[in-house]
Amino acid sequence: MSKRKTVLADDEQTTVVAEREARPPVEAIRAAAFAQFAERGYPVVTVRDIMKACGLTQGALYNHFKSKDELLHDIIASTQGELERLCQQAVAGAGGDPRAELAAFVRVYVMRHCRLRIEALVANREIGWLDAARVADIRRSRRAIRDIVVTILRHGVERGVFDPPRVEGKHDLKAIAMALLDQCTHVSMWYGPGGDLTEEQMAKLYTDMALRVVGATPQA
Amino acid sequence: MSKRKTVLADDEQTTVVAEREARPPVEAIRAAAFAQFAERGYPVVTVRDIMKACGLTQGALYNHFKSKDELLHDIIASTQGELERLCQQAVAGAGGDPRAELAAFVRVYVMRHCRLRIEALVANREIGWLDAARVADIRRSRRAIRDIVVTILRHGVERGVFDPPRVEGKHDLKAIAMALLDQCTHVSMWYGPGGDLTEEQMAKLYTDMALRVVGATPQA
DNA sequence: AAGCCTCCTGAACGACCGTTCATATTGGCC
DNA sequence: GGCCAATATGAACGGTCGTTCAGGAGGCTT
Repeated sequence: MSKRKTVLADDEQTTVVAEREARPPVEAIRAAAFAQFAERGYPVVTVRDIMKACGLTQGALYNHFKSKDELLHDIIASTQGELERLCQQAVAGAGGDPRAELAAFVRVYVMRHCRLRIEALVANREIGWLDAARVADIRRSRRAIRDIVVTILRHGVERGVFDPPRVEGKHDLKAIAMALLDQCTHVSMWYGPGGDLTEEQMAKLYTDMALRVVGATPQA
Repeated sequence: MSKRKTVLADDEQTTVVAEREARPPVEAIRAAAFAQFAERGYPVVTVRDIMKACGLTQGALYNHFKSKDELLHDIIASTQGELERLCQQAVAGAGGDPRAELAAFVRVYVMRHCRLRIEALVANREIGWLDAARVADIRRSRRAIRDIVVTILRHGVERGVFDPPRVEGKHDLKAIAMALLDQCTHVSMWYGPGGDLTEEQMAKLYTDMALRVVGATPQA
């Protein structure tokens, strides 16, 4: 079995430096593991790979983590938790107008997925390797974020400032929320140094598109 | 290392039957491999797993495929090729109006990603395990599909029937095409038996959203 | 019946896996 | 200096991996 496969496009490898860091080893391990998972995917990255990348040997991992599994969960959970917090905060600071709330949400969400695109990519792609208990934790957080969007949409419809597309005369706000989130999440799959737009411009573009999708009336 | 992890949600396992099929062994192997890759992911599915699932032993694989790698490529390439063909055909049959073309494209694309969601999911998720030459082949096909969308958008703008959002006064049709495709592609990640909408309704909803995003004027 | 071709078996190969553990090394504190 | 706790080492363990290959089974042609 060849080991040299890559999961990112050729021009976007993260750099794996084999240097001994000044920071505490736990963080060096986290960082090295993250970089390797991003490049090659959890199941084919070995404990030996990770530890070599931060200048240690296999055994030392188990002074800091119970298992390779816990290490992955540690990485994903911190990314996901931070994302959920940012989203709540963005909506809370928007002053109650659904149009402003949606705009703030999309802006924060897209900017984060551009800036920390590798983190987002790992969190989305490697989640399946976690054991059942840990994966449930992450999925709860994702549902929470989706429900933030659904709530914004419902308020907007109730107040008459949104008019999203209907199927059979009725709204399916959950499906629309998923569509918006899918769109925004997956900028992390292709946004990068090669592109033409800055993070700000991406956020603006995606906000415009989202407001169009939900049929927002111009803001007062 | 535990092997029992799953990559799909709990209620959507594909069934792995351990029966000897009447069809030729090549196809039985393809089908078994596909089912296992979908459930558990390429790197953790072993050649022994695949062959046991169709009532054979490990060694027999190599009478039909050069390697496990070739087997995966075989599966992904056929899905991807078919998708590209369907997209071209849908656009060609739309009569030249960009609004009809976009609607036909989204409709076909979404319906296929709902109906053959597992196939799409495997093609999207496992592509990274292919070696460089094979992955390039698949990526070419994806770019071709993206370019179909870009072309539709450009025609629509030129004829004045589309008015997509601008950044700094200019269109970035590639980014918009990617956003639309991401949205449509990833219905395969969550659409399923649990949902409220039929494939037809999903296609309609996504078509509406796409036309809104590009700012389509009502059709004559 | 004999030869041949196709396909399958299952042992074997060499490599690598996650994890453990006895042993060594380190750096702070008395 | 001596001591202790924290941390690193690297051999070793029991497995599993993809792949190879000598041999066998079954059917077709001659």
